[in-house]
Amino acid sequence: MKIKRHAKILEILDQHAIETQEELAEKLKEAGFDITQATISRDIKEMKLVKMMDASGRYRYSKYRDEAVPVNERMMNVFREAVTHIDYAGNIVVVKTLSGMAHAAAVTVDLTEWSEIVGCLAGDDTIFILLKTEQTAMELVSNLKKYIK
Amino acid sequence: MKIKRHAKILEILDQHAIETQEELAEKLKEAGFDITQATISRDIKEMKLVKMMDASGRYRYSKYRDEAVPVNERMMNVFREAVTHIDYAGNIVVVKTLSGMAHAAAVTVDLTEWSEIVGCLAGDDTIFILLKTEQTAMELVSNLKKYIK
DNA sequence: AACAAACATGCATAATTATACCATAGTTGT
DNA sequence: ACAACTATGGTATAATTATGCATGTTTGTT
Repeated sequence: MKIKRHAKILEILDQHAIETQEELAEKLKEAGFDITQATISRDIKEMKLVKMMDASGRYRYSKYRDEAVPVNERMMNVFREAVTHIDYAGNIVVVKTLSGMAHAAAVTVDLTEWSEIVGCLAGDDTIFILLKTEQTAMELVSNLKKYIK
Repeated sequence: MKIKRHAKILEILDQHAIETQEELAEKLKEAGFDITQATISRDIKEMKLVKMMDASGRYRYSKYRDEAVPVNERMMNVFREAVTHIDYAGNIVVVKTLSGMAHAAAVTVDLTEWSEIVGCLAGDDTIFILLKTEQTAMELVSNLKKYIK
């Protein structure tokens, strides 16, 4: 049910200016989902939705507009095969790979054209990716994690 | 002081994982800005900052990554000269211009390459811009308002 | 099927955030 | 200089959101 509810939430946010979680709960109830504000709070966290001021000066929940890292088929394959762990510290993202695979994985990272990536260095089983800010490092981790395991 | 504080806030958000407004208030105090959580709340609204789950599963304040509408010199000029009012209803943005100027302004909108813009129709002093969703209509209004008056 | 483990969600409430109201300081026009 | 605005921001508190705990539900395993 959670999946369907999440889909419905996106639909509702696109169609109505939702200012509070209670309001969203209302709409969901109208749509036949019987849930409480607590669940909405968890959904919002999980779905990475955000509350921000809109053009009319009021608050509004909306999708976070994610600047996705452009990935290609090769990168997806290499990551699925070779990457074991991804994390970051400050503005550096650290990618751990199976032994000897770091170089191959790093090449695919180099090939992306994400302007926030300053540079990328591979050892035997570790890659350091230098980003412009911690904020973007966090986003890169979030993006890359989709492709591992 | 507000301007400087806002700049400092952006700097802090890039350097630290800030989970609450109180935490941000702390950092600002360390930096010599003597303010309270209430002010932060107002700043966050005004600056359109958002709280969302980060890669580690915790909350974090960050900039909203805005997909800016690509504007050119001509558009900025036309808007400054001719556009009097911008608003939206549902997924349609309505731009009011001085009499007879709508066409000129609409042409510059047509020339932007924002994929969310479905189409654009001009009368004598009014333009209708059709967007894909209300959400993007809201964002377009927010973006265009920077260029009028 | 029986059970364990993982997941989902309500309830109550703690934690956090937004804002009404007020005071003060800065600006503007006369 | 002075009144009238406007902008800023604190205080107190209302409003909203997050979450610990308990319970029910689903999933996977033997």
